[in-house]
Amino acid sequence: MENSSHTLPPSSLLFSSSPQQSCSSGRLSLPLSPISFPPSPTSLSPATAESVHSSPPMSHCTASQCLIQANISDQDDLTCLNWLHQRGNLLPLQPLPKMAPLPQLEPTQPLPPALAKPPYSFSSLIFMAIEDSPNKRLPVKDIYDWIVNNFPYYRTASGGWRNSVRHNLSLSKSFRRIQRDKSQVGTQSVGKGSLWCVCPEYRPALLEVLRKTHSYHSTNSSLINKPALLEGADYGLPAVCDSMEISDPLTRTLLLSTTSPQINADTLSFAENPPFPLTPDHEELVTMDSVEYQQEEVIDEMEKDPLSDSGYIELHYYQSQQYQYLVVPGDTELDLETVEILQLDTEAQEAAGSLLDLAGGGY
DNA sequence: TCAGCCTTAAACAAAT
DNA sequence: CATTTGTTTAAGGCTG
Repeated sequence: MENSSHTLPPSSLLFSSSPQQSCSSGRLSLPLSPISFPPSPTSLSPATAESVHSSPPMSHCTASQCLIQANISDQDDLTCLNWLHQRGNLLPLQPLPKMAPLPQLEPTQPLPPALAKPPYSFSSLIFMAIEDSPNKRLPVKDIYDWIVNNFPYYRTASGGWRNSVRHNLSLSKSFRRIQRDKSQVGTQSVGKGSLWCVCPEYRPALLEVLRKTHSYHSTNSSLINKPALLEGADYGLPAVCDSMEISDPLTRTLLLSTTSPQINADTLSFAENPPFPLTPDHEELVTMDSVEYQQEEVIDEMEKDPLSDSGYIELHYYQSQQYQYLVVPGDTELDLETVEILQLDTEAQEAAGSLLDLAGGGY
C-alpha cells in the first residue's frame, strides 16, 4: 500500500462515507462548528438559485449534506460571498470588483500563479464547478461564472474558452444535459438552456484525473499553477486544521469523495436525493420532476465496495501533500478526541492497513 | 509513427 | 434582432 501513514491529524478530519452513516444516525458526532462551507451558489444566477431551494426535504442526510445544510442555514443570501473572506490565504480569489483593474506586469515578468493558466482540463474545471454546486447541476452560464470566480486567469482570457467549455459539455460523455424544471415558469426566470450534471458512472474517472493533476502540480512547485482558491494554502488544508473550514471547491471535490463510488458521500447524497432521473442513455433528455427515481438501480450499477459490508468506514484526510485515509470501525464515535486516540492506536492502524490491502490499496 | 486526448476556432441552428 | 446555448467539424499540440 502506498502513501498511507494511517495517522490522522485530528483537525483535518474529513468524512467517512459509509452508506449507513448519516447525520441522523448519531454515529458521526464531529464537532464541526463553525463550518464555513461555501454556500456554493456564490456565483449562481437567480435562475440557478431557484434550484437551490428546490432541493427535496432531507429527512436524513449525508455528512456532506449536513455540512452544506448547516452552512446554508447560516447564509440565506445565496449571493453571499462571505465564505471567500473567511480564509486569510485566499487573496487571489477574493471577489474582485467586476471591473477591478488587473495588475500591470512587465513583459518579462512571470505571471503570478493566480493569473497563469490553470493546469486543469476543461473537463476538470466543469467537473469541479458542477461538484461545487448544491444540487450537482449547473447551467452553462454558472459554469462560466464558477470558472471565472475561481480561476482569475479566465477573467482576462479571450472568450474562446467559453466555446471550449460548451464544446466539452457537448462532446464529453462525462456530462449530461438535463432539462430545467419548466413548472416554475411564471414564478421565476427559468433561464436559458439546460442544466448540466456529471454522469455518475464517469465521476470516479473525473475524480481520478483531478487527483492526478492535483498531485502532480502540488509536488512540482516549478509548475505551480494553483487554483486561486488554494493559493497560499500549499494545496493542503492548514485552514482546515485550524478551524475545520473547507473553503476551496477542489479540496472539497477531492476530500469529500472516496475511490469507491458506492461509499462516496456525494454519490450517496446524489443517490438519496437525485435531482433528476438517471438514465444510461446520454442522449435522453428528461424533465426533472416527471420520473420517479429508483435508487436501487444506481446502486446496482456501482461497483461493490470491499468495505461496504465490513463494518468499517473510511476517513479521508490530507497530509503531507497526499490524500490519505484511515479505516476505522463503523461504529466509532468520531469526535476529535477519538480521532486523537485512533491516531496513536497502532493496533487500529495495523487493522486499517490490512483492510486497505484487502480493499485494494490507497492513493 | 500513431492513437488518444485536449484545446482552440469556427460555423451553424435553435432557443430565449 | 441580438445574444446565448448547444452541436458539430476541423486542425494543431502534446504525450505515451
